Amino acid sequence: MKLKSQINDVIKEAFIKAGIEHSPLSVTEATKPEFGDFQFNGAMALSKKLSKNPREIAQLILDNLDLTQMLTKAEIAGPGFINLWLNPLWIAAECKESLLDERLGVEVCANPLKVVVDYSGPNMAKQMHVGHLRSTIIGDTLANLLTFLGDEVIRQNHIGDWGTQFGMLIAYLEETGKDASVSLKDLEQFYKDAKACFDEDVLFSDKARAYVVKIQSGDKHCLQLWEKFIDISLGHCEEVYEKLDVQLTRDDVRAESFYNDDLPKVVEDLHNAGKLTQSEGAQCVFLEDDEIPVIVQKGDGGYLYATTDLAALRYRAQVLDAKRISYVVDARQAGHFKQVFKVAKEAGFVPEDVKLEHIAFGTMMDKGGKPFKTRDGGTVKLIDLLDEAVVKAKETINNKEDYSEEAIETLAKIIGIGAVKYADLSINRESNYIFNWDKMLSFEGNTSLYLQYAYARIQSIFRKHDSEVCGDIIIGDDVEHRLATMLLRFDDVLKRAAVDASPNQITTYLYELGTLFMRFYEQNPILKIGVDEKMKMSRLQLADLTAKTIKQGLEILGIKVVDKL
RNA sequence: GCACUCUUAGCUCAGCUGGAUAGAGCAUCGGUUUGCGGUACCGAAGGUCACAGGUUCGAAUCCUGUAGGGUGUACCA
Repeated sequence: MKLKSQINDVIKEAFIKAGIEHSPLSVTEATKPEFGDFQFNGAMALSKKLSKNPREIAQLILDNLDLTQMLTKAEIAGPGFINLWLNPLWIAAECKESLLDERLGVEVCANPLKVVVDYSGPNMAKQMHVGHLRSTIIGDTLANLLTFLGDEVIRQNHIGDWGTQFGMLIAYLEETGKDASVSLKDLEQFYKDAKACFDEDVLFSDKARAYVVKIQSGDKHCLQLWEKFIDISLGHCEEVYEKLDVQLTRDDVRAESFYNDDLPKVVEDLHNAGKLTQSEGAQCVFLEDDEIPVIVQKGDGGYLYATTDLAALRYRAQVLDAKRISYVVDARQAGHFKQVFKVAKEAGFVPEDVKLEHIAFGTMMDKGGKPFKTRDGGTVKLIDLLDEAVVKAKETINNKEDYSEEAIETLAKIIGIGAVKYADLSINRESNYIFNWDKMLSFEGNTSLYLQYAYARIQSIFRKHDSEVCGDIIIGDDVEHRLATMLLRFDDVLKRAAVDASPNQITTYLYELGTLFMRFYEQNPILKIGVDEKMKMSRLQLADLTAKTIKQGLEILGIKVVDKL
């Protein structure tokens, strides 16, 4: 059920009949209800090419337009717009079909791709903080979305498990002589203590540096400690993923260290490809129009994150055989990715036909528009933020006496975590966004709670009406017409959101659907006495399809619904 | 300095490949009598789309410049 492309096909047919040898522009949703359901603006664009008056062209298209099936009416307006009305009978039949379909009429994409989605990527030396939130949930949404649309998605969690700070941590672990699992209970504190030692105690800092060398040279004892450390730290991350209801698992982890053995090879291959230049002691790749080189090997022989990223790119393109590789990473890394992608392609690490993209996102700000910090200026731990969300969500639950303690906890998790995720996903990912508890936990406006409420309201209808629902869907009035058309747009919206990697296109759609349903529900009674049986059945089905669409949409965003709020 | 990016209603944000009178939500004001979940719905008011040029039949959207904010800028990731 690709609504737009089906309408485009009808237009295309008219073009052929009319003998216009250009391919038509895509139709767009009408900007206003008076202008129909969709509009075709291509007549104006053709005016020059055909050297004809746009209205004449529009008339020519209109004369050849099939108005017997999907479309029922078309009008020329203004300078040459063609406004299109969908046939209510056709809409009704399509909705019925969607309702009977498990995928709600969303077709699996025609050319599925193997896609790597790289997201979350926490550093193992510290606990996850709010800075990891956006990557984690935007990435997860993208992965869910592409999976739903039929792509073969490979999630990759490129965790930071290598580098000088680990020498420090392991030295401290050894120094304190504590059991690792106990010492690491509060990773943040552990890191701070180790850092303090490192900064103050010369003996300790020397020891830490010695440990770095030891780990890198494969010292068994040190490696064991390191592994233990990573294991526990990763356990912390998994706790967060669990709370966040994100799909990442250990199988998705490809740590930085995974590429260690390949790093010398990367440098060697760049050298063989004639890309390497030594500059100020470092091995660099100079890109033509970029003054700053990509450094792949330091003067002391060490490798850098660009080297690891190149190794990872090659692995993903050649071993995993991905055709689209998406990095969900902070916008501040834009320059880095632009360069690394270019090097990877020029050096032949990644074939030309592989799409490399940096899914950039903006920074999370506090109410005052400043980067999100604790009162004393520290970073906010992600786990604390999520716990706070659950606490705040409890306050929104009415009639608590109706629920058990456990039920309230479950409900609060669904509401609170959903609110945090939805607030983030509903803004254009590239802009910075202001984090606001009150706004995100409100029932009003474009929030998860509004949609969850709409869903619960519909479920309540079906609790009251638990007998069979059958018969046709009938489009009885303008609101039903608009609601049904909106339901049929689901496929288009998801496909578009997948191409642009923009979750907010989904939230915008769901919110519009939600408000449209609320309006429909206000003015068109369903279970009230006196409603014609056929209309009742039809409206029940529209409500059902709305609920299912909201549920599916939120599921892609990683947000749950409940039958009762 | 250079590069990238942003500036839309009092506030928070939409605005897809340029298309009709720029849309929501919050806040403000005013409505909805027997309510299928009113944590809802309807309506009003509120914008020289930062500014100045340009391209176009048509620009919030594309190009150039100006102002203001943000970010990045060679051996951290």
